Amino acid sequence: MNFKKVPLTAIRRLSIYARMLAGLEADGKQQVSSRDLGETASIPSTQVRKDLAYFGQFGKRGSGYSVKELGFRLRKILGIDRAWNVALVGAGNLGRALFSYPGFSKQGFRIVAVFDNSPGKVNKSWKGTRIQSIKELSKTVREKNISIGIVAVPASGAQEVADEMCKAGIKAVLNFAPKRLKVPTGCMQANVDLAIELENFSYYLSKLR
Amino acid sequence: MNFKKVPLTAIRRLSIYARMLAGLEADGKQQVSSRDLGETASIPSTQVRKDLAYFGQFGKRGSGYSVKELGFRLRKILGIDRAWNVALVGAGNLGRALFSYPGFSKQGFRIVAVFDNSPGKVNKSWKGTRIQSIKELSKTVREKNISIGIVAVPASGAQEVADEMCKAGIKAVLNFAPKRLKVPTGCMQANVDLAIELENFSYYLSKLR
DNA sequence: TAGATTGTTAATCGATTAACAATC
DNA sequence: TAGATTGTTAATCGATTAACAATC
Repeated sequence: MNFKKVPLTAIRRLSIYARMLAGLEADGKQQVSSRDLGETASIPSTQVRKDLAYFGQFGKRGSGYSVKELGFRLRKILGIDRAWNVALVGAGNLGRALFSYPGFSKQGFRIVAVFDNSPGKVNKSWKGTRIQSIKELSKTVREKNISIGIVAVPASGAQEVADEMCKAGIKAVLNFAPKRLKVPTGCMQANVDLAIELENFSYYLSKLR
Repeated sequence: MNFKKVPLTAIRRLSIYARMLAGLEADGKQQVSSRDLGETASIPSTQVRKDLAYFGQFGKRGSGYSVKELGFRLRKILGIDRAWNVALVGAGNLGRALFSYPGFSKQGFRIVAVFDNSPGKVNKSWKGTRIQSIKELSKTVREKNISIGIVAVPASGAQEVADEMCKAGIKAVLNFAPKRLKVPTGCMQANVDLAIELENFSYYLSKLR
């Protein structure tokens, strides 16, 4: 399959193109060239064409790409032509922020279940979504056809939560705890490690002087 | 300088090693090998040694690295041997979560100022930190010696905030808005784009069937 | 010493960029 | 047609991994 051969970085750029195309479509633009697409993100046109070439031929020589058509195809490739159900574990400050984050629902990622362990939080509701005990995770994942999990608990509990998720059949885990998780092969994980981002900065800032 | 030649990915791994060393030190471990260091994060020992080699020779052939010594040196290299002052712009849900995020202060990143534009928020206080109008950004950055900025506002206002930050002398911008920012050369930016992470997932999930 | 592990050079791998024929 | 822009092959670049002499 071509699956394994597409670099992850290319997929990330595809997301950028898709977002840009949505904007162009809203502006009523009909055609766009690989040069235009790359320009605002400082991506060479040749990189844009290469990224697209992993998935097919979408353009017309001489005139570029149809904004509408390419947007449609990219959304399809990225799987954002449909909705995905998401489970959020951790109803603290971060969980709350993620729950209300407008960027998720806009792309069809729906947080349909929220979990926490603290007795003070369980059975409270956020905008009509009841906070459930983690014990209910497995059942709910099946019932609500959830395929993505977000870990927004402290580092100490993160691995346990991830284990539960994978056992319940979740195939992709977005982790905010500052700790790399072990997940079974076939389960995908992405880590948003805020401390590492800031440490990158402090490295750079230290070098400045 | 060796500055330009060190890959960014190597710096990120350095953060991982530093974190691991802190754990080992807490456990009372004295020595550690490159193999041990890489193991839990699935990084080959040869990669670990290569990463360290960008900055010097820290080990003893035959016995490995002193946990204490290497930890100290890495913290120094990463610039986390001292505190950094941070400005947070955007006092919404996300801003609130970042403000309370324990991982920041633990590493010496101190959010010493919070800004927002909404009249309903300005002059309110979070744990003793007054929310200021963005108009005060420049002045406060100078007064409080702030070198890092966090953008936690919606996409529509993000560029404007980043401009203000860079003009005020901030040299590193962590951006949570789903939008790549333009910053002057010499200013560093990192983007935490949650939508792109999830779109990666949906790509992967779509391919699974 | 013998065993272990470093630091570094060389080989490999993969991704980015350049070049250009194809063609709208 | 002439100008523009694609899709793709080849060249370049940079990072990862393997190998191994140095040495504790």
